Amino acid sequence: MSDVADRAGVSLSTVSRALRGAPGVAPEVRERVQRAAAELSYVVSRNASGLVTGATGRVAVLVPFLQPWFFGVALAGIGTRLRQADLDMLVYQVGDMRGVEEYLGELPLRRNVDAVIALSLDLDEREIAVLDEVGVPVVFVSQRIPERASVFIDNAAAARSATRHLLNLGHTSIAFVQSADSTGFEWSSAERVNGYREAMAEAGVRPQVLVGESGPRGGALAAGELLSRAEPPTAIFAESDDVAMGVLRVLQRSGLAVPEVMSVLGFDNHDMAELLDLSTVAQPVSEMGAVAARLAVEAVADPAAVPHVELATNLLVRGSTAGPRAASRLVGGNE
Amino acid sequence: MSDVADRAGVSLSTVSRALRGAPGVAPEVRERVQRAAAELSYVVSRNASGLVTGATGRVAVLVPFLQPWFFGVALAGIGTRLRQADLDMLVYQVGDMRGVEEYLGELPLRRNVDAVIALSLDLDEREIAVLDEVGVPVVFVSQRIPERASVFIDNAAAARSATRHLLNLGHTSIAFVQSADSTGFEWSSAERVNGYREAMAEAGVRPQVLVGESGPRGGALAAGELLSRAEPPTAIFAESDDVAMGVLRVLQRSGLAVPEVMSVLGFDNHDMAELLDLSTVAQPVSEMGAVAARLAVEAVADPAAVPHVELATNLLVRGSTAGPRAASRLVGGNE
DNA sequence: CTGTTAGCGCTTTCAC
DNA sequence: GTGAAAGCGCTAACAG
Repeated sequence: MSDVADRAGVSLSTVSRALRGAPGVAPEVRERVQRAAAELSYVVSRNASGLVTGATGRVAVLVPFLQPWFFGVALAGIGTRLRQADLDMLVYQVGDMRGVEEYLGELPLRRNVDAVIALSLDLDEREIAVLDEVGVPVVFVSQRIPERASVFIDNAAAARSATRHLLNLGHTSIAFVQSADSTGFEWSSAERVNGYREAMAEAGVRPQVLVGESGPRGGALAAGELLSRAEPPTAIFAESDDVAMGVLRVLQRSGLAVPEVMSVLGFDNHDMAELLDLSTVAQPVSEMGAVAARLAVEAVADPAAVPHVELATNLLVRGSTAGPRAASRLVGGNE
Repeated sequence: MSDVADRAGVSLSTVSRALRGAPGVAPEVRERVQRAAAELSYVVSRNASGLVTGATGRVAVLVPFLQPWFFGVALAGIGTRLRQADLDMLVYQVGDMRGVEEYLGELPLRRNVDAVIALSLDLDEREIAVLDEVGVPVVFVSQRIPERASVFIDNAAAARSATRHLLNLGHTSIAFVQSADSTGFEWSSAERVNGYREAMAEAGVRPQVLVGESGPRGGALAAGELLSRAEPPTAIFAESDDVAMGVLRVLQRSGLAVPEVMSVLGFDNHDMAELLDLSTVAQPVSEMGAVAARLAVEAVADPAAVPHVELATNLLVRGSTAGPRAASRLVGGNE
C-alpha cells in the first residue's frame, strides 16, 4: 500500500480513502491513486481491512448436503447475488443432521463471516441457539421461523392446490408418498402432507399417505407397495420429484402407462422433470437463493430487520397427469 | 485474547502458543489456557493471525457451474477433506466460460486464499497465466496439465474399453454422441471421442460421431437424428449420462426397447443411472474432489511439488447394453 | 518454559 | 482535502 502511496505521491490515508471510495478526496487525486494501484496490480487486503473494520467480506452457507439438485441451484443463486455485493461465499456441508449442534459449534464462523445462510436445514431451537452464539445475522431458507429473516414457499398451499388438480381431473383415489430419512421428516415434507390432507378432506376423499425412504429408491418402494394393493390408487402425488422419478421408473418397468393407468405428480420441478414429462409444482429455487443472499446483505447493514419473504410456486401440468382411465375411455369409446 | 491471558494468569504469547499447539508450553499451563479459552468461548481470529503468518485458512474452488450433479459431488468431496485440514472452502461460480480471463482477474483471490482448485474448467494458457498472477498453488481437476498439480481420469482409455464392450457384444454399428456448448468442446469430451475412435479403428469398424448440444436435450436431438437414418446404429455411446438420458427418453417414447432394439451406454455413473439401469463408465467423482483437496493442502506446504494423480474408472454393465437384436433372436427363436 | 516487543496491512480519529 | 499517529488481534523473534 505504501508503494501505491509513493507512486501517487500521497499518504497512506489518502490511498485508503481513495481506494475505498470514501468521501473527502479530490477527484483528481483519487484517479491518480487508482491508476497507481492498477499499475502495481495492487488490491487491498480484505484481511487487514477487516481487522480494523470488523467486516470480513464473507458469508457462510450451511447446507445439509451438496449433491442433490436443489442445493446446486440454490447455491448458484446465492453465489451470484453475493458476488454482486462483492462478498465471498463460504460453503459448509453439515452432513447427516446427527450431531449438528456440536458441528455448528466447531465451525470457524466466529469472527470469520458477516452473516450465515442456513439452507434447508430444519434446525431445532437448540441448534439455532448455537448459531446465535456466533453473533452474526442468520437467514433461513426453506424454514420459516418467527422473528427470523427467512425465505420460503407456502408448501401447504402448493400441495393443496396440486392435490386439487388431481381431484378436479376426476381422481378419487390419490396416494401421497412422503419420505423421511434417518433423522426424521423435513419441515417442508410435513407441510406438504398437510396441504394434501386438507384438499382431500375438503373433497371428502379418504387420504392415503405412505411413508418411506427418501429419493428415487423410496419412490420405487412406495410404488411397489401401492401396486400390490387390492385396489391401487389412480394417482400418486410424490413429495418431491426425486421420489416421483422412482415411482415413474417402477410404473414403466411394470408396463403401466402414465398417465393412462396412473397419474403421477411431483414437487420441485427438478432438472429432469421436463424430460420425463412429469407434472410438478415448481418452486423458484435459484430465486430463493438470490433472495436469501439479498437478505443476508441487508441483515449485515441492519441486523434488527427480520424480513420474511414468501415466494410463489407454480403448478406445471405436463403429460404425467390426466383423468383416471383416460386411455380406456379413448380405446373403449363406448360410454 | 488478553482476557484469556488474564484468566489463565499468563502472557499473550503463552496463550498464542498454547492455543496454536506450538511447542514450548508446559502441559499444565497449556491445559489451563485451553480451559480459560473454552470458558470465555474464545476462538483465535483467523483474520488477525493470518495477517502476520500470511496464511488465510481458505481454499478457493472455481467451478464453471454449480447445478450439474458432477459439481455437487466433487464439492462434497473437496469440502469434507478441507474441513479435516481445518480449511474453509470458498466457492466461485465462474459461469459461462466467456470472459473467464477477466472474471478470474476480478476475483478477490489475491491475498484471500492459500490455494485454488480449478474444477473441470478447461482453462487455456492465458487463463492459467491469470491464475498464476494470484501467486498461490493451483490444483486442476479433470484437466491434465504438464508441470501442474492435477487429478484426473484416463478418459481415452475408459472410452476405449467401453467401446470394446459394445464391440464384444457383437455390435458393428455404434454411434458416439458428443456434445459441445457455445464455448466449444471440453477437454474430457475430446478425449472420450478419441478413445472411441481408437477402439473402432482397432476393430476395423467405421466410427459415427454426432456432435450436438449438451445435456439431455442434446441426447434427445441426437437420438432423433440417428433414428431417422436409413440404417440406424444398434448401439449408442453417449459422452455422458446426461446425454444418455436424453437418448433413453426418446427411445422410450418411440417404443423402442432398450437394450433389445438399441443398446445405450453412458459415462459418469450419474445419480440417476442406476435407477435407469443405464450401463456406464463410473468415475470416482467424490474421490477426485478429496484427492484434489489433499493436493491443495500439500501444495500449500510445498509449492514446488506438482503431483499428477490418475484415478481409476470402472465399466458398470447394467441393463441398457446387450448384444444386437437380442430380443428378435429370443422372440423369433429360429436360428 | 515464559514474557516483552515489534510489527503484519489496513482504517480511523484528529490535527493541519 | 490531506497527513500523522494510534491501534484492530494476533504471531514471531528475542530475552530472560
